[in-house]
Amino acid sequence: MASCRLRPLLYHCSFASKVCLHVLLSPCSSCSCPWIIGHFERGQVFAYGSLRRCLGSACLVLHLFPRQIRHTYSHPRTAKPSTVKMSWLDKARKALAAGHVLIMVGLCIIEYEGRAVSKLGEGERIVIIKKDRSILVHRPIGHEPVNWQPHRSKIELIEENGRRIIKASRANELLKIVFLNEPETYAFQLSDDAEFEMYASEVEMKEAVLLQPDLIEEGFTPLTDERKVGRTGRVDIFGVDRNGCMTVVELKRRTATTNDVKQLQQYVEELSREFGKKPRAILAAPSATKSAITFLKTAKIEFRCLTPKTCSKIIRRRNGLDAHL
Amino acid sequence: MASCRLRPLLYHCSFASKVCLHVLLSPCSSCSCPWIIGHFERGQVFAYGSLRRCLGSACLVLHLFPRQIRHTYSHPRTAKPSTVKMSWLDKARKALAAGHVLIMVGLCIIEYEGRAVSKLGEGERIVIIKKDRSILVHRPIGHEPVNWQPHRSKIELIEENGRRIIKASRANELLKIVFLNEPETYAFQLSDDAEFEMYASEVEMKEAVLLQPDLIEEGFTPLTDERKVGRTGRVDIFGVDRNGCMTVVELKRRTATTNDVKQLQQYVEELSREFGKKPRAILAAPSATKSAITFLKTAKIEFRCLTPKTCSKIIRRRNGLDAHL
DNA sequence: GCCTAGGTCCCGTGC
DNA sequence: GCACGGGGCCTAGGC
Repeated sequence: MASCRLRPLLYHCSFASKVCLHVLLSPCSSCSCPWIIGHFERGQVFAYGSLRRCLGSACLVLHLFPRQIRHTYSHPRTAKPSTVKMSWLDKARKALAAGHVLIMVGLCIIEYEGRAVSKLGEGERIVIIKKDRSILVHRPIGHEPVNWQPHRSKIELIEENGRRIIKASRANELLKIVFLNEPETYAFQLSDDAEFEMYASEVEMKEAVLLQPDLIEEGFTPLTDERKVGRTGRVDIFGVDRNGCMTVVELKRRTATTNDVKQLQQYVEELSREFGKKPRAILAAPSATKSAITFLKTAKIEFRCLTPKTCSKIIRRRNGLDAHL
Repeated sequence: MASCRLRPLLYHCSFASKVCLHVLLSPCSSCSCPWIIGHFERGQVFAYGSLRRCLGSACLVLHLFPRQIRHTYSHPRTAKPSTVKMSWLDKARKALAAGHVLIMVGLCIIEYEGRAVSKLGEGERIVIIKKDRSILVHRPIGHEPVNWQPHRSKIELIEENGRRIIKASRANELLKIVFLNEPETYAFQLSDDAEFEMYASEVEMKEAVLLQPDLIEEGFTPLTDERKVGRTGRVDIFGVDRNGCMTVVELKRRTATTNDVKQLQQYVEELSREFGKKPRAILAAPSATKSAITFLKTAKIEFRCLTPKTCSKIIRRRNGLDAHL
């Protein structure tokens, strides 16, 4: 029952060519793989996509541009594609079941009830339902989605009194989107296996300090990272300075705040209780707010300017050296 | 120079009708309003949209479904629309300039450099550019955008060696998206003026306690909200108990953590210094983690179970009563 | 502009 | 499963 992987698009509208192609997803009659038929401008019907599992063909059309069609196939199908009429509901459900990403744009009202409650009256929004059944509602402005549901939510598509409704639910959380008209609906089979690489994070700062401890201070020797302090806290780096004095380092990738200083101060107090001796405490961050600096002084916590980018460079330089050895 | 408002769609692909319409936005020659031409399946050219400012017509086609077209208009235009060839670049730029929301779907690589640095290799993603020039890049899975730029970023659309590139920049932040093919591109003129109403927030909890202080304790009298503590902190509610004893209340809409307790403890210490007398401290939240409860005991901070929904109901009941008075 | 605190935060990690 | 802390957090509100 494994399905053929067809990528990337099912409902297709070419922006560049001024020719539109509306492509339907239909189940293949020979196996359970989805296949694609396309209505082209002159009424001709083409089938695109991988039919590997049906026919042993290895052809895969990635992007359907009318003038760049390289592989076409007339699928042996009894039902005439042009007579197939699928409702919004059927298409959207099939697309979801096939693991496509759905984008819907239309006039809707939205209700949410869960950890909080929200209501949003009529307006035109973009709704995205992803492969992992996360759902996002975006208004025409603003970085953040106005409503959402994280992955693994239960997605229900409903038609009720002619209205298209999406219900996305998780434990004690319900999101309901009611479209007042049929939304513009697009489905995409998207393939994205690339690894997201992130540099200059707090983790890299720690790695850099462990590799090159004099970033903190000459003679500093890290002993452990992430040492537990008290019942729940933990310091980023625990070590000794050149005089063998216990030293804790807290790293921040962004401007340090009073809260950061207070937290470190707490750790100092708890470590003092644990060891009967006050440790040195160093806050390493690219900068600190004014009030944080004041607090640093009163709490006798030292500050070391350290930017995540510097640390990232050190890591990469070291990795480069390692590669040459 | 005011432009006609055309809503909601410019590049349109009907999902329901199995017929696609590729619609171009072009400037009107008589005035500065944008107008729309559509290429229909039989090669006929229609113009849709409000031409109010040109002709005094009040017609506005909101949704272009081929079988539901109610208003068509042959625009008196010398250049033949079918000969107008606009590149992806021109169309996307025009759409942005016109305040439309752009959605692009395609194979791309992404680089970010700013507060951190990130790289993402080839993969198919959804890019949304909103009216406020915020930009989001969504992978096929995951609630959160993999890359983004918040509102008011500078958006540049570029074609270089046949590749479509988006650069979104803010102070010291650059996001670069390179499409390896022409992305599927859709533009929508979205209208969304609805007010987002949120209930059961921490703000509502505070309002409820101010309205009905015995939610905290019988005899509790709030004096001020958001009182400053020390140099930087502030407590949610500052008041006195039935015995006139200074009492501070910290509200949390979610399970209280050790951090929340520690923060409140800090406030208690600072208020003790300020007044020479230790205040009572009450943490009001729907629940608390185990270790938070332990900390509450050692810090002699009291706990009051209070859920945001209860508070929200109280507010609404009160508002209902107010309406009847 | 800086800074603080909230968020339906989400998400990873460690226990 | 709970709990804790990071995040390019974003965003709103105060000063």
